[in-house]
Amino acid sequence: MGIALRPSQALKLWHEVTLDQVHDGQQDLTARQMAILLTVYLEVPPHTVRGLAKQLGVTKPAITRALDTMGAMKLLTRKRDEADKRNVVIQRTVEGALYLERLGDRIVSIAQGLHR
Amino acid sequence: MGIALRPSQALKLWHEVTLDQVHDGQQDLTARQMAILLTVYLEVPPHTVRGLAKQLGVTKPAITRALDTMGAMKLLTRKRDEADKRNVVIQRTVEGALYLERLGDRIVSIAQGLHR
DNA sequence: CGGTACTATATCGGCTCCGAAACGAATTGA
DNA sequence: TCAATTCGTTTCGGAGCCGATATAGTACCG
Repeated sequence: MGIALRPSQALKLWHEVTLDQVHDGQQDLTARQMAILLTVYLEVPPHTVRGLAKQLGVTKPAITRALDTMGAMKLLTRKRDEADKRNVVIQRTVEGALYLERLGDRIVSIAQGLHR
Repeated sequence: MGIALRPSQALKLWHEVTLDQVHDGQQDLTARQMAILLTVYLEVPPHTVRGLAKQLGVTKPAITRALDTMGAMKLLTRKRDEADKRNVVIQRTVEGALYLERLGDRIVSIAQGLHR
């Protein structure tokens, strides 16, 4: 089980994807922001500020600020939890799903091109 | 030919590696810095500020500053080109090689753990 | 009711990065 | 020889993210 990958291939994959990201030049996400985005889209809901802060091992204000930034990019949205109004639930958006879909396809495409 | 990888696996791989990087908490590199570092270590020398700027599609000051930062981390060094003293050649270091070796191993390990 | 605990957010300096422009040093070429 | 070009760096003002701390709103509990 698992994807067979040698270190040199792993680094080459990482290199090309990163290069692609930089070369595009547009707005790129911080490692933290990317971690948050992927967590929201890949792990089971609901997601809260507190939960994300704990999982990433950073402070809650850091999460709030990252949500501000990515919210402005429409990569995700916030909604107050009606059951417990102290909580905020982070939700997915169409734009965010598209963003990650493109990222996934790009990684797959680059992995496909790795030969030896 | 090529590494077989589905989009969901690619995103999961990206997610876990990014999460690992964030969770470590130490200083993480910018996408640009990572792109520079990987280019220097994976592509054939010599590497110059001008060449890196062109390849990444960013300005030369951006390269200079990234080299300052990663130089302070001892991930690479600069040396004046004796043949043409206007040029600066970017060179690899033991620390940089170790850093990337660890990164490669981590990616391999995570890819290994991807099952379905 | 009143206090305590918990949520997320706002605020505060500090740090790093950014692009554009200006700069000094080295090389080239007429 | 000396003006023009090339190279990397420095400077400048601006923008973003950081952690620590303080704040406002909500829930719980005696």
